[in-house]
Amino acid sequence: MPRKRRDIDAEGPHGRRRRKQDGIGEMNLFSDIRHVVVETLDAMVAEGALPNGLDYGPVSVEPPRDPAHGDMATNAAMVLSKAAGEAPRAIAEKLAERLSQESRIASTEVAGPGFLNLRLVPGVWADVVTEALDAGRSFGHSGFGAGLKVNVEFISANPTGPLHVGHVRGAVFGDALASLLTFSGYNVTREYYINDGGAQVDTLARSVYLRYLEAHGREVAFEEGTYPGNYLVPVGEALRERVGDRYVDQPEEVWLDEVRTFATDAMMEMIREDLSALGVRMDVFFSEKSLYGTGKIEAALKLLESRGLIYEGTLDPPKGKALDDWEPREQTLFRSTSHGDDVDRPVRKSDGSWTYFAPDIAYHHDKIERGFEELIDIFGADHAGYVKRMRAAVSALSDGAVPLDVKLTQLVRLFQNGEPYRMSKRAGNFVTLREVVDEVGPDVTRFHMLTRKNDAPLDFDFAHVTEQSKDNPVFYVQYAHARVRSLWRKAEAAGIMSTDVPLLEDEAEFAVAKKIAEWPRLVEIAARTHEPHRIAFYLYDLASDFHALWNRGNDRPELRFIHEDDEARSSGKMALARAVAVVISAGLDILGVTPAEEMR
RNA sequence: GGCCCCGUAGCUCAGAGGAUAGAGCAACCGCCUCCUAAGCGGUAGGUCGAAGGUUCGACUCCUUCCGGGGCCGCCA
Repeated sequence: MPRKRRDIDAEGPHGRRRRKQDGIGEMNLFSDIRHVVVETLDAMVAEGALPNGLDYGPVSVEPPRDPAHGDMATNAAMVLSKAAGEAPRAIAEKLAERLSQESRIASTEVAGPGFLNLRLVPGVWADVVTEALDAGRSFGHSGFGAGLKVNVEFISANPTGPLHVGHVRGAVFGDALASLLTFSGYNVTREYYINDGGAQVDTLARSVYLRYLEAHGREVAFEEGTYPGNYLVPVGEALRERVGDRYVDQPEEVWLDEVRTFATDAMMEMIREDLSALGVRMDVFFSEKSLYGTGKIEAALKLLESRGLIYEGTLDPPKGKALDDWEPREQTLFRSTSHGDDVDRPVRKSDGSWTYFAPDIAYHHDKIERGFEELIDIFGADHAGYVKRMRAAVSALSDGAVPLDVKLTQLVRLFQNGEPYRMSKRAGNFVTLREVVDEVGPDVTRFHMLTRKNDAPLDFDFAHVTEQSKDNPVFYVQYAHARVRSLWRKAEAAGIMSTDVPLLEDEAEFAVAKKIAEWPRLVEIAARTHEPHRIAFYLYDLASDFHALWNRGNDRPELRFIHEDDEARSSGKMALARAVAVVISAGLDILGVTPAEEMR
């Protein structure tokens, strides 16, 4: 039985994981200083300045909104005030006095309702830059995930045609989230669920059969309920090459099984290629069909039954929609309402066959059986209605031990220069993933898909996303990286040997170093909230700060990074620039975007 | 009817329960014949949809309502 996630959280922000990290060096300056604050609070308790049994969970150390307030602020005095039976500012004063003894803390200030603002000694920021350079792309990597086995299931499109633009967002989101979690110390499996067990793969088989007949020179008509897309033409031809005319003029029962398998394999091959073009690689493709005839569905339902959650019953007709053909029928139901769903859900139809939900339950049961301690499903927003029942199923199957987070990706609206993009007829009435990737490339596609939070709709303008101007965030971030690489090449050409000793001299430079210091914290927040878009937004901010630094050199050459007559100075400035590149590179790596060496 | 998502500057959107709510675009005002690069700098712009509630503290959490979108089935 997987250990309960709640036990971890009950200690406050990852108390157990915190301890695990002690002694291995903490790159996250904020959790580092928080640790100092907590230790100081402990010391105050030991001296009797604070009562025993305080809950440090809500104590935070974070960057203040206004830089004028200092480098970090803690709410410790405010959140402990009630339990300590003392005014927040009084606690803050006492805490401030002790904290100001810390070597890294330059000054403290009690402010507002009881904030304690901290200013760190300047050397801390240079150390951050050095750490980033030493750690390279692993800077910001953490033990936060504590090796937790997590399964990220995404895309899971029906194997009946090419992936379309709607899948792109889910694919990019899922892949980036998986990378983010890996980066944060989780043990991640990327998984694709192949819906190859339902009626739609029969439809696919029949459609391919029609293309097969066509390949034999027959005239065929694509009736309602078949897939007319041209992408099946080569599949029909390949089938002809494989079986010749053996299936021509044969009844369905002769060819259906083989054609279905053949067609599904061909579709999955195409889907893999599409994913590959986008830079997505799955660890596991899980076949729905593999659940049938193996007792897995029965076993999952039996488990639910043993918990009293399966019964025979009749549902009320769905409301708000006129259903002429509705008649109440008895069927086998899962009591999902006892795990947070709104109505109980059928798992077996009145004719005795499974509903689609039954294999979904078995599939998630299988994930739990494989030892995953945390599950993440990524659905398109049109599947929002299934969230509660899946959560109910996982909750019931794991007895509440395995959390399931379902992330929804909203629609993508395509434009060409501000005009709604015209659908291509080539592959049916939708724009394919391949068209998008072929048009703008995987890097641009991926980055842009993450410039919105997953549950906000996203506009994708083919003209705009490839535009090379500062209005385009993809370009803007790439450009910052390219500028550093350019500097680097120039420094090398000038014979300037890089050292890892940063030279920070003014506020703008410190600001960049401070932004770099936030990276590990940002990664942790993004990982915790399952929101990779935060990475993209952060990179944009960092790039912006860097560009500002660079631009100063236009009017004031003495502020440029490289001074050929002063190697030590150049090297010190380059350290900061290189650290920016390290973080951008690490961030883009998580997003699956290649950092540009130069802009062309 | 019910459920889910969304509602933040003119527009597109960020925003771990913290202080005076941010960015980009657009607008307005300057600067730029630089080669460090496909511009740079600045100003203005807000009752965070509304009303209650919880809290020392709410854009954030809860309830209700309004508005926009999506979904609902023995379909997949």
